[in-house]
Amino acid sequence: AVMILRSRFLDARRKRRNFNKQATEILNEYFYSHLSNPYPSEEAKEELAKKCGITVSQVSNWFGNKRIRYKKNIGKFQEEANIYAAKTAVTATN
Amino acid sequence: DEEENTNPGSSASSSSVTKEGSKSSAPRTRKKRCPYSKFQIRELEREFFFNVYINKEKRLQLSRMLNLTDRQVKIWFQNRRMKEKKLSRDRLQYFSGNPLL
DNA sequence: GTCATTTATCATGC
DNA sequence: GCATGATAAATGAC
Repeated sequence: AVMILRSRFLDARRKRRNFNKQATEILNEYFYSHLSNPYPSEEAKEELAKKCGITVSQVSNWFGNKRIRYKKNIGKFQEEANIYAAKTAVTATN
Repeated sequence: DEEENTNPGSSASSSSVTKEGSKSSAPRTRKKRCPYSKFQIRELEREFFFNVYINKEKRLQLSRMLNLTDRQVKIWFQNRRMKEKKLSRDRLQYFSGNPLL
């Protein structure tokens, strides 16, 4: 029984599931508000993981993918960047 | 299904020179990631099962057998140990109801 | 040696 | 058909 669980767990590693919209919002907010240095500390990762309901490893994966895919095609993310820039600007004024 | 690894420059005995043999310690272009074949993975995993840390002797032997560089085998074992550690962490989290909450 | 990371590749979602 | 999350090679800090 344990072996079955373990094997199913190992096989499920790569069974991808998209994060919910709220988690993606939180991650993007952090990313675009730290665009000059999008490298969250270990503590920041833990807090993001808690708020997003995902693991710290998943947070690291998300930032790794986001950094390189942003760098590789900044233009494609320009609209998204403006959205979150405006969002953080609003919160800053309040 | 074992497509052999066509490693650029691995079998070549000559062109392991850093480009422009002159003075410029060129910013070597990062080696392109080359996924290993099933056969290479099986042999690496087999050795990893016996000892997580491989000694220099077996490393050279294994690199020749798999047509990989000594450095590639060394790095593979490093990455493999990290993978094992991550798997252990994930198992712990998986079997405990309350990891970080 | 570990370990965060970069980069390409893989596998899935839709 | 790409977007996206996870994994596999490869590098570099320490």
